[in-house]
Amino acid sequence: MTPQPARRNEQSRRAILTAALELMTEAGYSAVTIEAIAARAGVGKQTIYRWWRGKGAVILDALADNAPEVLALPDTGDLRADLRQVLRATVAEFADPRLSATTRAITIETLADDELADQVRDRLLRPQLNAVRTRLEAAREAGQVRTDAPLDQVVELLFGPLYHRWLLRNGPLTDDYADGIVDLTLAAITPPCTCLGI
Amino acid sequence: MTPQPARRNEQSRRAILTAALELMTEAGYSAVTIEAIAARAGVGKQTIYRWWRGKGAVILDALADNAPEVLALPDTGDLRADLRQVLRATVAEFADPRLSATTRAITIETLADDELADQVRDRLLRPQLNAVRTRLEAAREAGQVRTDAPLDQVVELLFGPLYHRWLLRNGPLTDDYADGIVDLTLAAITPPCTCLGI
DNA sequence: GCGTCAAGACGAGACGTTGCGTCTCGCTGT
DNA sequence: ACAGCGAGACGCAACGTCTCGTCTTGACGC
Repeated sequence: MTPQPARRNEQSRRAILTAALELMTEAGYSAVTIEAIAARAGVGKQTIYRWWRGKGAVILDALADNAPEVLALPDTGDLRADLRQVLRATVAEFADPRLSATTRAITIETLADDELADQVRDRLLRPQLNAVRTRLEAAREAGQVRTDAPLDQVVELLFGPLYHRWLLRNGPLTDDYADGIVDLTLAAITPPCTCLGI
Repeated sequence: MTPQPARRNEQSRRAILTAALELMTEAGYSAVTIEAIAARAGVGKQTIYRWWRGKGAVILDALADNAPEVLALPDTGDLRADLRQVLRATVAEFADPRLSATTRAITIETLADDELADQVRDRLLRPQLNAVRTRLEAAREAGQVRTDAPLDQVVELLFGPLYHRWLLRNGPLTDDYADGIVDLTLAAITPPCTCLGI
């Protein structure tokens, strides 16, 4: 009844994930169908349905499998520079049609499937957000960030506007914009002027 | 060839938009299909395809048609209180399964259709964002906001994190969270301490 | 004014296409 | 032998196009 992972064909698994990624970048999200994946991977449809819940789960695995994963941000000591680099990289990802297509695809699946959304959050997004959070904690240790700043919210203050603008096309998504968001965020979390200690 | 709007049947138009909204709130986004809309509205499918490009366009018109539209925020003089009210209202909208379903539906369509995304932005989102921007301008006049703050970015600093958390389910979406975002944003845009003038 | 008439929008639904998810084949590898 | 495998048939649902026959409407002639 339930499949036994021990007998799973690794070649088929990899062929499926590769086919899904290729279809997404070559022909766009609408071309990513179970039947197309199966055909390109040279695989029966049942083999896909045996191991995944549906298209969204395949896409998620395909992305998670090929994610190199930077687990830690660079820490040059200059918080502003480090954050700019991260946000500019995110902007570049949204600007690149190829990378943007994958983000778009997984976002669509996320909106339509709660269970999948949880996995996307835990496996793809949390690691990235946590890396930024860790960098912010280091900055707080260094006295560059006010101690009462809610760092989880600060992280979302950085990424939220980027996602918002990408989603809504509410203006150009440029390096300047990323820098502006970093500047605003830093203004929100730098220790208050003591009016005495200068 | 191209339909003549003068001869358009207003009753059918309204029946279609009403049916689309009802299906969305009663049975969820997956139940909103052209065929279902046509059946409930007592209308031929061709009548829909004659006037709309597809499901997304119908949903957009349905939402825009029934949008009450608050064109201006309250201005109590207390910027923090006014912003909190707006963001809390947005949080409530995301929390309500009924309202959230419509937002979710139009967002999915937006992700898959660039042309539609532009219309959603102009007809549904820009008015709301501009209302907040106008309130911020008034606050700037009153000296409550630093004059060099890029207000468009500030607006996205407010809404971006909310959309981000809703989209990614990256934590609870509560009034407290909305208040926290307002506090952070205000910290970013309040005039700098002059270290002299207190 | 008023009849009439053609253009075109309308409700209804048939049609071919596509993708879904399930199923049933032998075949293969362990 | 037993599962997983490739292949693909199957029924289902929705798509988008099309073709009916009916009804509405605006333009023209009287």
